[in-house]
Amino acid sequence: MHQNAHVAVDNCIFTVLDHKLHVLLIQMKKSPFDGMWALPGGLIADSETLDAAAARILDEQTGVKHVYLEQLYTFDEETRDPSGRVLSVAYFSLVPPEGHELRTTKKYGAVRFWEASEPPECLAYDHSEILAYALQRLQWKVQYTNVIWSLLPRKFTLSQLQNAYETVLNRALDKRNFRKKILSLGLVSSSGELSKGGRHRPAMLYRFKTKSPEIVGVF
Amino acid sequence: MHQNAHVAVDNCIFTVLDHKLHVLLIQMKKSPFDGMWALPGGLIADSETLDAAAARILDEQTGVKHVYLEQLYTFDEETRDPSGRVLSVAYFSLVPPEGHELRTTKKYGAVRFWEASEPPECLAYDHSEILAYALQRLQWKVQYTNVIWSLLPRKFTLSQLQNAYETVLNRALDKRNFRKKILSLGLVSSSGELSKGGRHRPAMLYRFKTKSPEIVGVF
DNA sequence: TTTAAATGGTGTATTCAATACACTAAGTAT
DNA sequence: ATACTTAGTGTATTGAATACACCATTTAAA
Repeated sequence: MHQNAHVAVDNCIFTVLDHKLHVLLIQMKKSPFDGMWALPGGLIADSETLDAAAARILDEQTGVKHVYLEQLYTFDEETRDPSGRVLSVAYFSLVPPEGHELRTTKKYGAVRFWEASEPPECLAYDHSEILAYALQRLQWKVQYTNVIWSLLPRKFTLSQLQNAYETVLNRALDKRNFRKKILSLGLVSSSGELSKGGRHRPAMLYRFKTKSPEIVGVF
Repeated sequence: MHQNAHVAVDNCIFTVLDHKLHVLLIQMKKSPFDGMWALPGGLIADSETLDAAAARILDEQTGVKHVYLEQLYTFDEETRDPSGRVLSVAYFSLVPPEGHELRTTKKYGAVRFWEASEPPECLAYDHSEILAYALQRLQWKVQYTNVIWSLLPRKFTLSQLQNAYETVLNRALDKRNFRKKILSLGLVSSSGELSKGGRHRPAMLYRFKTKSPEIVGVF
């Protein structure tokens, strides 16, 4: 009775690349999962909150930092870790596709974004299950809150925003209705600047008015 | 590094009594919380899943059993438990107001439902915070899913159903619009029986067609 | 310099859902 | 019989979601 348990955190980090949803994975080296891919995660340290552990471990293992991590669910399948009983507190986050210097440590073989719809067949531990859960939550969050902002750079075009929504929701949206809706919600404001560099007409750049989490029915 | 942590579960059990939302609390006996009220909860046992621990502890401490417990959030404030570092995995559930035999053990002073809007000023541990979080989730769940069924007996009148919604959402609903909406959602079906015992016209008794969790925009 | 290719940007008509609102019906208790 | 209590019903209005097609502005290539 009342034995201590080990506690780990595991991070599901999503982004949108090339009109497809991606998730950040690292490749394991040590047995029994050598060669397999996994969510970035690890054991918490003494006197470290779960939130802090998630941020520290994410940075250590992938180089991704300064992201808004949200607690997702605590997984405790007896058999989820072959080394004994380890609870996993899962976190998830959305990040912009640019602006990270992905790197990992000697303990891991590689780090990269994988298409979320076609991840490696079998992830280490119970990470396939955690990922499936996170994908559900993500869809929900995007529909009912303003989290989408965290997938985009600070200034973005309405087309980029629509692309982010379409990718996460996995369906096409009507351009005129989309713009009407987004503008009427009042979450974004025009920055006055135009995009440049594309071989096409420049687009107005917008900003999010607020980046704090809010409940708003979007789609 | 990598110290073990103690893991507890705490249950937020809600019901609707007398047109008011209530939460189930137990009274502590032992120091430093003697006399204070708390959510039913305790440490998990060896080789026991979190879900199983939540159900076992709820039954042991309150006599409430056979309820659908849903994991809510994992709390880990360093200072939440004066006896050391204890993670708390919070669960929540909705139960019908009737059909329980509330009882507790020698370890606790009493068990009863408290009005959720006026609980004891200060609950043991960080339970006030957990309760506040659970109330938010409850409001959300009721609006976007069909969980409301778990607040009601197997057969119920549309007025009872409306009362449950009004109580949890804390606002009045129009009777005709309510009935139109509920019937058009197709979640309930008439049982053919009429209520009896009231000193007024009997009402049709309805049943939920399904009691499995579903996402449906309700209000 | 003309043309093709790419994305940016705009308005209206229709459909459906949400809301506001008041009376009659059928029991029970006196 | 009558008063009391809750059950049960329909319509008109408003606002939101949807469906739908063309011209504008830039870059690159001929």
